[in-house]
Parts: sequence; C-alpha cells; structure tokens
Amino acid sequence: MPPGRRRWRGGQSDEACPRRIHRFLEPCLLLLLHCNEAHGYELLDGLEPFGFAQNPVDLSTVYRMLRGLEEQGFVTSHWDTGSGGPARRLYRITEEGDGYLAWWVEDLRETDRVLHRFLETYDSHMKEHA
Amino acid sequence: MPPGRRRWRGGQSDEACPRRIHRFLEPCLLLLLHCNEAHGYELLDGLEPFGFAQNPVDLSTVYRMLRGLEEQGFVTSHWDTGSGGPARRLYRITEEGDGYLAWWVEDLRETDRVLHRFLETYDSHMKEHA
DNA sequence: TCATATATGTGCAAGTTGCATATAGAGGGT
DNA sequence: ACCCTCTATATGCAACTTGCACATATATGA
Repeated sequence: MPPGRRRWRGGQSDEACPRRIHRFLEPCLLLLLHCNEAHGYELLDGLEPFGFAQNPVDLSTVYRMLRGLEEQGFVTSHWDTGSGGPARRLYRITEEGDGYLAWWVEDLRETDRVLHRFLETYDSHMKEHA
Repeated sequence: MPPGRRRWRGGQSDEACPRRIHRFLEPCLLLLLHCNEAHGYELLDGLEPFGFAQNPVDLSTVYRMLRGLEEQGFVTSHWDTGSGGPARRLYRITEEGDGYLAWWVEDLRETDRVLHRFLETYDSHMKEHA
C-alpha cells in the first residue's frame, strides 16, 4: 500500500526489508568479500543472513554494484575458468575497499542512532498521548 | 567520495544522515503531525531532532511529500489566511494516517534489526580476523 | 538434441531527492 | 512609492538507485 514498498514486495506480508537502507547492498558485498574472494552469483546466497532472504535482491543489481566497486578501486576482479560451468568473475577486496567498508560501518552506526531517536520519540509520544 | 553521498553533503564531515533511510522523511512528518496541526515551512524546523539538523532536507521535498500523503488520504489540509504573511496550508493527520505511521514504525523496527545484524556480523568478524 | 542450472550482462522504466527557479503576500526602511 | 527581506508554496529538471525483462553463453544430464 505505501508508495515506497509497492515494487519491493508486491504487497506481501511484512518481513525484513534491507532496501529501506539506501545502497545497503554495497557494505554487505564488501563485508562478504572481506571474508573471502567470491563471484557475483555466489554472493547472492551470502546475502541471505543480512535480510535478503525474505526479500531477495535482483542479480543484476549485484553485478552492477560489483562493477561500480571495481571502477572506484574498492575491489579487483579476475576471470576464473576451469571450475566447470561458465567463466566466473572472481572479486577480491582492496585496501581502499577495507577503508570504504569502515566508512560504511560508521555511517550505519549513525543511521542506527537516528533510527533509535525516532523510535524513542514515537514510543514516548504514544505512551503519554494514549 | 562514495557515490551515494556526493549530492548529500558535498564531501563534508561525517554527521547524521537520515537520508540513508529510504523515504524516512515520511514517518517523521507523520509523527510531527500526530502531535500538532502544522504547515510545511514550519515542519522543517520540527525535523531537526530527527537528524535533519546537520543535513537539512530540501523544502520542495517536504511539500511534495505532504501533497503525496494527502493524495493517499493520510493527511488533510486547509488554507489558513489571517495569520499574517502569505497563506499557509495547514495539515492534519487522519485515522488512516495514524495506521500508516504505525506500519512505518514496524518497518523501521525491522530495519533496525537488519542493521544490528549487519553491525554485529562486522564486529565479530573484525574481532577474530585482526 | 534438448532442457536445466550456472553465470554474467544490458536496456528500460519507476521512484526518490536535491538544485534551481517562479510566484506572492506582509512588513520595514528610505 | 520603491525596494528589500522573510515567510510560504510550488514546479521543472537532472542524477541516482533499483527492479523487471531480456540476451548470452557454458557445462551437465536425460
């Protein structure tokens, strides 16, 4: 029903919605790559614990974001043939990428504070107002 | 430096960034209107405690969102002349708006859970990995 | 051979938001 | 009377993000 949600769930039940956080996919990919070298198709599964299980992101978005991160120098990639199946583009995080992830984490902590401030204001307002 | 931030701060220092939350302005306006009838220009000041002080939202966005809320039936408006200065459009929240605000709060609580899950994963990963 | 799973990618459209700009009334100074 | 500023609302445009549809190609098994 709300405008910002129509194309996100098609009006299903309320579940985790990581899209509420602007470009949240980016720090998730960086964190996954900080753990291990990986390719796009594989990363889709790794995203599930971050809230993308009930609300999966489109693969095209993953690929585009990885290319963007590479353009900015936050990851590097090389082709991996010889693993069976079509060639995979394996991504690895760079030192700049580590720094960018750290910046992201600080931003998300601040976002968390903003969120808490709002929810506390709502709760206290509702408590005294009925 | 990061792509999603360029037009938000022009590369200034890191401060609260409510824009990180998609359409966050909407629940903020609804909460402010739940407290009191108000007009757009006035609401801009009320937004400050929610993180819009360091990072003010554009007035045009406020006006557009209020008109959108009215179209959906979540607020109503009437003109107020006779308060000195140009006419003001006074907004009031409806019962449907109350319900929509409640929906928003649940969505933001879930967003908060998603955020915590990410930050905890990051922290525990960093603790053992360095 | 054909279907399927794996893997990457492009084109397009919808939605959000900042910036620039337009309009207008009220009040004060010269 | 003229101009300037503050208040107040609104529109047009461009940038950016993201989902959906679609295209392409390789390996595997029926």
